[in-house]
Amino acid sequence: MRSCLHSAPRSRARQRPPCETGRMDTVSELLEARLRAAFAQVAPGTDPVLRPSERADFQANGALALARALGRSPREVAAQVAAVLDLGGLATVEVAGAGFLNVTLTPEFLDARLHALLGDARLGVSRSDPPHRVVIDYSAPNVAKEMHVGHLRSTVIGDALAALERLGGEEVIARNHVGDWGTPFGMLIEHLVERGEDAGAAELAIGDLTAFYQAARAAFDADEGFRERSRARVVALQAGDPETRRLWRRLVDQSVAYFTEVYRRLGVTLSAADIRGESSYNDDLAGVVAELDRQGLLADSDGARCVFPPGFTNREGEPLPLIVQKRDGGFGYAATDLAAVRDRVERLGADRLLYVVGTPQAQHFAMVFAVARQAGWLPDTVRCEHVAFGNVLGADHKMLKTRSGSTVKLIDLLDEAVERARRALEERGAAIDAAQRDQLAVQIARAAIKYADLSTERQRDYVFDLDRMVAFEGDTGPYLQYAHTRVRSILRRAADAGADARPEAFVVGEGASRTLATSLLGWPDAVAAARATAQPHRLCGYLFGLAQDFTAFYEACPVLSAPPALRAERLALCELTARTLAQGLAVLGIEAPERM
RNA sequence: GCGGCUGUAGCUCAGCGGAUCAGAGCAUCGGUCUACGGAACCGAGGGUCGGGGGUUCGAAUCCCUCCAGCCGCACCA
Repeated sequence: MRSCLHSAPRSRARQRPPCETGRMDTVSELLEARLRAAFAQVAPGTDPVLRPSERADFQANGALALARALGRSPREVAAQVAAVLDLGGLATVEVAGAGFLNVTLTPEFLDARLHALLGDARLGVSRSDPPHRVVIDYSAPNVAKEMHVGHLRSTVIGDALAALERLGGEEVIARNHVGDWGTPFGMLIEHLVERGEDAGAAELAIGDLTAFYQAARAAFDADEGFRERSRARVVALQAGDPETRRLWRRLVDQSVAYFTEVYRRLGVTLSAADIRGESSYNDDLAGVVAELDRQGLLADSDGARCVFPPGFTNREGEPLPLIVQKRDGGFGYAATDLAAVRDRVERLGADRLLYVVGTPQAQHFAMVFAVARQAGWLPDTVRCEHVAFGNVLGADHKMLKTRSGSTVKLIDLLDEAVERARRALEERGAAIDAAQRDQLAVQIARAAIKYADLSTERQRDYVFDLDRMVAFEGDTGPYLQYAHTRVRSILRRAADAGADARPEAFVVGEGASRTLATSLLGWPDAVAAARATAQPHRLCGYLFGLAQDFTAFYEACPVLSAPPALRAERLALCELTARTLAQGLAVLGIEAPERM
């Protein structure tokens, strides 16, 4: 992930590689602080409402709202703010329109900032100091069940958020809350025994999980004897019977091996070490219930032990329970989730918890969080968020299914994308050998699938369309990869020619160069926005815009044929573009190949 | 019934604390071009922002209401 950051060509020995600088405020942070101070002189506490602008680099709209509060004309207020505003040479300002402050960065500031970015491996993205400990719960497949499109979003979004937080200097702990416990395991273990242990395990190893699970289910539904044995197995499993536990462990291990393979193919950082299945909280469940009881939060309802957090009601308008212990004495998943909260806060010392789980579970998590707060397991100092996401839909706008109506295997989706990418590469007749082409096809396929998933606002459902995702044109992952290779191509040629890529000063003037330059300055702001809202699509939007700004620059500003001074400046802009694209794609979990 | 999410151009989607917000990509049509990688670029047409009401000088954005779709609502996770 990080290798591409350091591959910028350096034509002279005196040029140092970029190093990690300390704190660097983003451009909008710098401007906002100055504007806030000026607004405060008119009315303390006023939000400058700083936004990107099409008429300038930024605009501050704060005077409009303030004018109404003061009963004065917006232009007058804006003028007053402008009069006391000290931008310290960062930018110039002018009052425009109804009372907007149009902010234009000065050439001197652009020059200084671009030089700073060139020398900063982090491209201006600041590092949290001291770091927070962020626990991100994502992926969460089920043992002995296929990973399907439903797991795609959690896995891809979670992995991107993990990378994003790490980029921001946070200490990230990934937690894969695998479904490895519960009543279905009686049935699954019995089926494993019936199939013959080795044969059954082999079936799981090759990834035919659906067949295994469905066969177990069929036997359970059809055979009373099997049902009885399955129930007995559940009891034996929970009681810790060694042979039953051994069989269970075998199921789990086979599945984990399979998940690991899927993650590898997807190019996801999650590993077996991140797995904390539901079973890993078994020993804490009784304590969760006992503590809730001790605090007087527990109520008995139809034999189940529940907490009724305030503000939740069922369809009859009655208080809605969070069931922590079932009537039969078994623990519900709420108990597991509560135990996990305690583990993450008390043992791991988390400052922030993220749950990347589908939006249907919104109420469940709202209740779990509420109860955890009530019980004191989730102090106010710990942020806790359900990072919800919508469904993956088929072309018919219904939940994505295969033609036969079954769920779509994640691995089949990936295979299909790889095949399409390979065909596309063959059609282009790219001058690469078969092995390179296969590797590229995998990289392009990952880019296509991940970018399509990450580039829409995550709460929405999105329509899965491989043709559009794998396309090289438009707002797609492969397009961004392509844009990156074009920049890299220029940089390679420049390096071969020994061209200087360090301008004395940037004099970007107006037009495509300046647009690209200001776009490059905006990367840290894009990162900050994505982090604040846990919305990777903001990164996608930024990167696509940057790629477009680069192609406009590419058309308008010849690089290699420019006179040396100008060429150095343009090469530097190319270098920053390449590094920003590579860093951005890396956060999204997308590789940025050198050629394609 | 209660709650949540969603509704923006033919299609897929952005639009972040109200103005300088009617946008992008694809598709369609029309251009550019002996090319630092054409897998490109430029331009055009195309939308009463689901309907209605309210607040405001001003609403895709805030409030109310209605409609449509999806989802959740007691021992599966």
